[in-house]
Amino acid sequence: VVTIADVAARAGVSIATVSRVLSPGAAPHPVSADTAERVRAAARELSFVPSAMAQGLVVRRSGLIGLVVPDLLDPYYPSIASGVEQAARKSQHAVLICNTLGTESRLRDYVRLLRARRVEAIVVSGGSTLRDRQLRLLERSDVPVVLIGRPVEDGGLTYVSIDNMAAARAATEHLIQIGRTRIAHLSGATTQRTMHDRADGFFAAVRIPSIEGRLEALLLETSGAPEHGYSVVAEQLAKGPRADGIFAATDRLAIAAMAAVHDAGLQVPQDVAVIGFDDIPLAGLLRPSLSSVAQPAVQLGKEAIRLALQLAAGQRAQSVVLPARPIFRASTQP
Amino acid sequence: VVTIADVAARAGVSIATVSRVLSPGAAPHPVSADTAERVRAAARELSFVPSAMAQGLVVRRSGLIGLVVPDLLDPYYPSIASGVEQAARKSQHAVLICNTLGTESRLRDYVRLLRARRVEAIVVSGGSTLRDRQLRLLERSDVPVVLIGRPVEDGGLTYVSIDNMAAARAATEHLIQIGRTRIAHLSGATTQRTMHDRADGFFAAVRIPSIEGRLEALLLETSGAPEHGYSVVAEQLAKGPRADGIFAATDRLAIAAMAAVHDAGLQVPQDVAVIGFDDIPLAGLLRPSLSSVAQPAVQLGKEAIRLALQLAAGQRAQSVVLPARPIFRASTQP
DNA sequence: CTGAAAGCGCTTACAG
DNA sequence: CTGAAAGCGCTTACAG
Repeated sequence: VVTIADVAARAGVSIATVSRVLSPGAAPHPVSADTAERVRAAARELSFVPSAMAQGLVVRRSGLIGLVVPDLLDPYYPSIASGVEQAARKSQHAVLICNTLGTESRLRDYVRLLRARRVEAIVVSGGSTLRDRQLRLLERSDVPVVLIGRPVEDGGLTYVSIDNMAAARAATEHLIQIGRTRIAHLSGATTQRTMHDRADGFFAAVRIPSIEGRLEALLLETSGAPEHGYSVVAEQLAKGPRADGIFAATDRLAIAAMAAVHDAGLQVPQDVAVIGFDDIPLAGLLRPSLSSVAQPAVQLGKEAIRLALQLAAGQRAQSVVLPARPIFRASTQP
Repeated sequence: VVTIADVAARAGVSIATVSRVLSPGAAPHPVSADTAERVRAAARELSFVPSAMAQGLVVRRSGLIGLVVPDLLDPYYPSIASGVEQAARKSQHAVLICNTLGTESRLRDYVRLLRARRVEAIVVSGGSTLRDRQLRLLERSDVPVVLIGRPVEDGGLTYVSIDNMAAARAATEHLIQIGRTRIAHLSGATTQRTMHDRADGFFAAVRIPSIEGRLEALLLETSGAPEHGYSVVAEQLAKGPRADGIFAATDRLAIAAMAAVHDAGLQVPQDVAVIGFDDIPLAGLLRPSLSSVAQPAVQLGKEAIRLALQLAAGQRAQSVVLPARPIFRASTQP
């Protein structure tokens, strides 16, 4: 491939001058207008692009950010990834994608890879799924880490998260408002703080004194897998007294719940109203269309990158909690 | 951060020896057992990981692969990305993710970025959505390119694809087999070869002589956007004679079609059977569960990486066409 | 405004 | 088996 020396030769200048024209860092060095033009012409003719590896080596910044996700196939993570990618691109960073499938060994391998690449920061989506050992793995990496989603024990790690409890509470209150009196929360694994917080929000909503006694609340805990959600809901509906409203901790669980309701010969929302969480892109297309809590995925990504770059610059960074907004659709129509 | 010199000092050897122990390339250099052990111990104690940038610079291989996708929010692409990531990891490559949102300017920026990073190859998912200018942009990049999905004019570019025509034909034949006689194809933008091939497969199926005359076929063309699919289907159902079977070119369109059927007061599959394409992870969870053509996403990713590395090694690579398998669920139950 | 030179952190002939 | 040295492709004080 073509190097800076080729461009320099063609333009009849030194490589230093080429560098100054083509990569004027923070404090640009003066170069005469026509020299600059000659250099640019030569670069264009040779279709030269400076090597990011060589640049990174000398300026000691890789321009790279690692993005760790537990599972690309879960429709929630691509939304986050999309936000992170957008924000990273704006700050001139490239994103290395790391799919851990939730396993510690892959996380370990990827942390090593990201360290080797000298990434400026690691953004970990699905932060709340991390267990202690995994968090320590990240902390020990000596690379700035920003979590998206707050873990149970954040141990000082910076995170960006939504207010899961408030959002879950709002979703549940909506079920109450439309007159549901036997409300179930179909939770994910409550070992994850995200799921735990959503469950907390659920309980906060159902414990409003003014309605106490007229309301029954039940917790249906699952692993988070839709198949599990399906069977748990099917069982609840079979043995009665039936729930008439379900707040599911994720849209995948909500869709599983709708399937179980359907298969029990019941209807959403007439017999059982359902509201989910995440507002995946397909939510509005389902029938009945699925009410859900929308996460500001792009905003989360932006904030994560902002904090990551602060940390990378050696500054302190303050964790951020963003609001989430419930969207009401047909699945909770009164 | 810690460098090879730190490790060398600690182990009491030269940096050459450290390199030989820690990064034994293809032809490992002999090192005495206890020297090697001392080096490894020092590296462990200092938690040293060699800089991929420095290594890449001297060996002239970045170990990087660029993955270009048009839209992470479309549930089809994360499946592909997942396959590519898996395969890349196995071959010791890291993946840079590039979300173009279908725009040429972002594609251009990303091609430049990937060239600067000296990626060994670029894998372009959604290859069939590319227009001529975009293809030439990729060709001119001078970096090996493998497309996932075949463009209209492949101009010699290597691609991996499924046999869209055969798969579409099988899906359509299934509708015929279950007794549907007014069958519509809800297509995406047929300027994309993928969509064009699926439409061809549809027509091939409905033109079987033995059933000709007893079968009506209609093409409902859309932009590929679910909203558009919804309105096109709604219109078809409203003005009659109604289709009783729909083969949608993507699952998103199929879901939109199911919504339109539902909103017209009709039922899937009794009034209108629906089969989609892609078999997104949620297909089986819908009610009715959605029949669909499953793509071997992981396999596609693997093949793409295999071909990409062949090209990167200066060898020729043969484009690959893999079979796709229809999965029949409740939405086409007889 | 321009260039020569040092140096970023590694690998790998070359010599011993 | 080990090390000194050149060199990968850049940036940036330093000198002019």
